[in-house]
Amino acid sequence: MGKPLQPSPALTPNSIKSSLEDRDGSSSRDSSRERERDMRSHFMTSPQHQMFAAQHHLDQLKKQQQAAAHAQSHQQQQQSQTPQPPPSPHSVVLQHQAAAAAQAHAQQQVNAALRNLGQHVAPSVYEMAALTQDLDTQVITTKIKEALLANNIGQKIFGEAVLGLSQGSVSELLSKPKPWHMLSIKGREPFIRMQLWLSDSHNVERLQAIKTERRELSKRRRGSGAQDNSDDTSSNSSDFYHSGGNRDSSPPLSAKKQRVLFSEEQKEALRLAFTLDPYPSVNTIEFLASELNLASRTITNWFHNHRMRLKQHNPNAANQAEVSREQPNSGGGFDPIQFRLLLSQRLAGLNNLNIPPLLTHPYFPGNPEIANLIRGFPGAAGLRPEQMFGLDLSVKTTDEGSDCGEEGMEQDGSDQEGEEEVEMREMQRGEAMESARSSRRKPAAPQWVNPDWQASPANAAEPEVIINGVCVMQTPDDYRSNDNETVRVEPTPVLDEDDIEDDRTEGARSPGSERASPRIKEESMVERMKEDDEEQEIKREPEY
DNA sequence: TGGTAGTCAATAAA
DNA sequence: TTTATTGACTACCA
Repeated sequence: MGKPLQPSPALTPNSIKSSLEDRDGSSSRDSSRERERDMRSHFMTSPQHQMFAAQHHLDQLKKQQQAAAHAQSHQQQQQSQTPQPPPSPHSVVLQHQAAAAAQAHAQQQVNAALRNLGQHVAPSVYEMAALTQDLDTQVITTKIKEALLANNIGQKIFGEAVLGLSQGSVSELLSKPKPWHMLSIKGREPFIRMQLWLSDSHNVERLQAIKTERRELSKRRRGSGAQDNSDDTSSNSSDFYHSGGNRDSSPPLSAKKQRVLFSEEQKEALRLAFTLDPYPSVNTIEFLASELNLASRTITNWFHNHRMRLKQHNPNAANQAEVSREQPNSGGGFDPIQFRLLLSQRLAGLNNLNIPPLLTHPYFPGNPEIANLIRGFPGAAGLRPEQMFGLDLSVKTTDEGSDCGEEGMEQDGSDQEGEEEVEMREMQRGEAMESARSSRRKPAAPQWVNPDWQASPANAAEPEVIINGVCVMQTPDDYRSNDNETVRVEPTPVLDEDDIEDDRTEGARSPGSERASPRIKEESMVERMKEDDEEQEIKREPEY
């Protein structure tokens, strides 16, 4: 068009970077980029993509023309406004040099723009990710896994060479691919790269070559007595498909804080806290941090990660977290006292304390929801208030008794099913805000947090059995076989006179309806605990 | 400030 | 040795 073209505004930093790298004239880079471009073209053969690309190309051309015209007029305007100093012999030379430099720069711009135009015919991965309306991530990852397995290629080498990602990220992408519509453009890029790789007829050969190269390099290093890192991501030649793959800008390893290893008790506490409030306030985070002897930042990270991973596993459950966020009191919010009590039950369960079940907790005579919740934990009964407070959760168990505890909770015959399956079903019912792998125990809180969840049509279709006050999803066969052994126990709170009086004044309430948010006054509760402890007045319900 | 999304990398498990 | 898990982190957004 005879005018210097401005770089496309739609270009990503990566594509700009690739243009700059092209200018360096690196032959290996050029050849690999050509290969990638070929694959992109191949990928873009579908009518849908071609249509998008053509439209996009037209748009970009228009924008570039406008930008070029604007830049030229702006330059002329500046020249006319700038006062020109009288020329000197020296300045004339400088002017010539500047003119030559400007001309070279302009030529470079043209070249870059032409290259950019070429890239619009075969768009960047970013653009492809942005323009592709739908892609079956499950199918892609299945194909990738098959290809890697068949050719004995590891996730590590595939991730580094093809996707520009670490092994852990590749593992997550391949084993738990998110649906396309749930991915951001950035998140879609790896799948585009996978698709490109699949459409490359020499994909496996190239990776095998990289593998061989790495192996030889490793041997050489070992032979020379150098430390074998075996993690030679610095080998640029390995970075076949990933133009933006160098991570020079990443912070040094020392900058990353060493990860904390949570004890089972700490995990249990965090899970419990999450069921009570998936979006804890700053106060709650600080409370948990001091309670668990962890940094606030660590608590925050855990909640972030847990929300994200729960969402990844089961969007429905994550939606319920959102609901409880919008209605903080519907799920009971976070009450430190309640948390401590419930946690003591859970820990008792973890430690497999063989204490007879108490079906109505004496410390919560006026609170059927909490009493109901506590029933879920066999170790609840018999614990004195002093046993429930001051828990040292920072101490990790040495006998791995927690695992035994978790196993011990699994008495409902659900071993016959896959653990994962059972848990996914739990979460689908919306009764669990727990992570898919974290707990085999039925999370108790959602039973009363939001009774509507149980009443949903999807849930109503599923048979359920009450064990220790905890709803346990079972198959119809399980249900039949256990029917005779299981007694459904309805919550029957023990009311003292005050409570009865309160109930009279407030009117009758159905459990778990308006009273879905029990807020317990600490002082009165402790007093009540003492009284009840002294009186040892335990009202027992039918045992089973 | 605090949320999400994506990722790294240490560690555990297979 | 490879793969899965998960705490920590960055980037970006409202």
